[in-house]
Amino acid sequence: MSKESSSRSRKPKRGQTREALMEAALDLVVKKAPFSSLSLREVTKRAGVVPTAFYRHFTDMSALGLTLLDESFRTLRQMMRQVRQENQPNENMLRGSMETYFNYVRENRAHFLFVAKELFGGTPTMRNAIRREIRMFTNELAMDMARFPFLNHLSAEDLQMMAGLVVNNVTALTQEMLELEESDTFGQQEVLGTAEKQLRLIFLGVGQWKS
Amino acid sequence: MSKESSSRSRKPKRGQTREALMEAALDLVVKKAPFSSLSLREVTKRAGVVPTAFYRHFTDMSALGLTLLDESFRTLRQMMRQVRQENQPNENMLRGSMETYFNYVRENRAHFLFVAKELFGGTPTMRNAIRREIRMFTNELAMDMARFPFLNHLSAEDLQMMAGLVVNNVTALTQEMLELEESDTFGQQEVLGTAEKQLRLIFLGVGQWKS
DNA sequence: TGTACATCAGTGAACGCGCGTTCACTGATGTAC
DNA sequence: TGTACATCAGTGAACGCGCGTTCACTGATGTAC
Repeated sequence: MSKESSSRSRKPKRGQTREALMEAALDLVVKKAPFSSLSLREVTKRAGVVPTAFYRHFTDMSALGLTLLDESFRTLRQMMRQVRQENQPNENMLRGSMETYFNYVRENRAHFLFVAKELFGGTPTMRNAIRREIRMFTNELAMDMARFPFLNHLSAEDLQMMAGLVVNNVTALTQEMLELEESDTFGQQEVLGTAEKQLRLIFLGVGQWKS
Repeated sequence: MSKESSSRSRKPKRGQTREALMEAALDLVVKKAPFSSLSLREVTKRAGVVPTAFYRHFTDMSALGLTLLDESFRTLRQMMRQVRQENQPNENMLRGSMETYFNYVRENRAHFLFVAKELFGGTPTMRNAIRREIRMFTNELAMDMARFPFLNHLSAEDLQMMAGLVVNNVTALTQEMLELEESDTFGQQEVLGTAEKQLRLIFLGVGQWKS
């Protein structure tokens, strides 16, 4: 048909390789091992470039890791903001929030797997970065709860404790979800159902607290 | 003083090396990296034997890992049984159980760190073994709860869900505890306090459930 | 109790392999005039 | 629009290193008589 234009053996395309490297790393995390055990050479091999090309984009593997972490949390924060806006405090709030959240987990499986595996297996830098983000979510949830009329008699400390309980539990359920096969929709529905019940139970307790 | 007896350059001592290898691996997990990233050679080096001596005791690193896992859970199960025997269902039960449990975590830091890091970073075999143990704890807790008079109107499914909530949360708090410095007794007390409050909150909810 | 021999646990040399990183290179793209 | 040149992104050879694993060995311990 048309001429070969310009793409032969060399294919620069400006920043395309950088994304290929990130995608390759995520791929390998999903189907193989924690990020910390990936080698620079296997990442470049999967990305289809020579090992030395790596250094044009990242100083070393841990720089790639921190970039992936950044990317993971940037979109997650967006989603959380959306969940909070869309869901007014009514009786369907819990169900709706959990559905949105777990859909997001399913659609971003690779990123969540990456984060889950680094939460314990990563370098101290990585672990601290992740824990900081989780603490941030907890704080925001505590602030949201403080705005509910029926909760504004609770101390800041108690709200923090309650938000922590919710976040701990959702984190654990997320990990459970990630262990399921992508095709196991039944299992996924079950986790979602459990999540909703557990949150309802927590808020039942919250309603009774200190009264 | 006495003669050199028999210990010179060779020091067999029957099964002593095996334990030295296990201890060396735990040591390295505590101060360095997840078990899955340890090399056979660094484990033997730390144990003070030549790399090939390893094969006299384990077929490969993953066999060592499974043995460590076994050891970790064997003592943990003992402790849990003890907690359940010692604590009659009264108002101090939660506090007492949590104190015993977290003391145990502190005294067996290396084993818990090992398990925590493998829960996500390990091989599928390892992860499944850990999840099976956790599920077992959840089942036992659900059975314990079923024996409480004020809870025996709840369905088995609901009890399971509630036990899951407790276990998820204690797991998360354990991981939080493990991130603290061993010397940070203030932080440890804080986690313990949070744990007690969160469990009280959960049981407040449980008391209200479905009534 | 003493001797002969089998078993067992640790040794040390050697292997091929994948690793991270260096270097000088090459060709495509972007920029100045 | 065309040419000259700088910059940039990917290449390929080479390095020294730690890895898992093999092998034949050696000396200590346990067992039979």
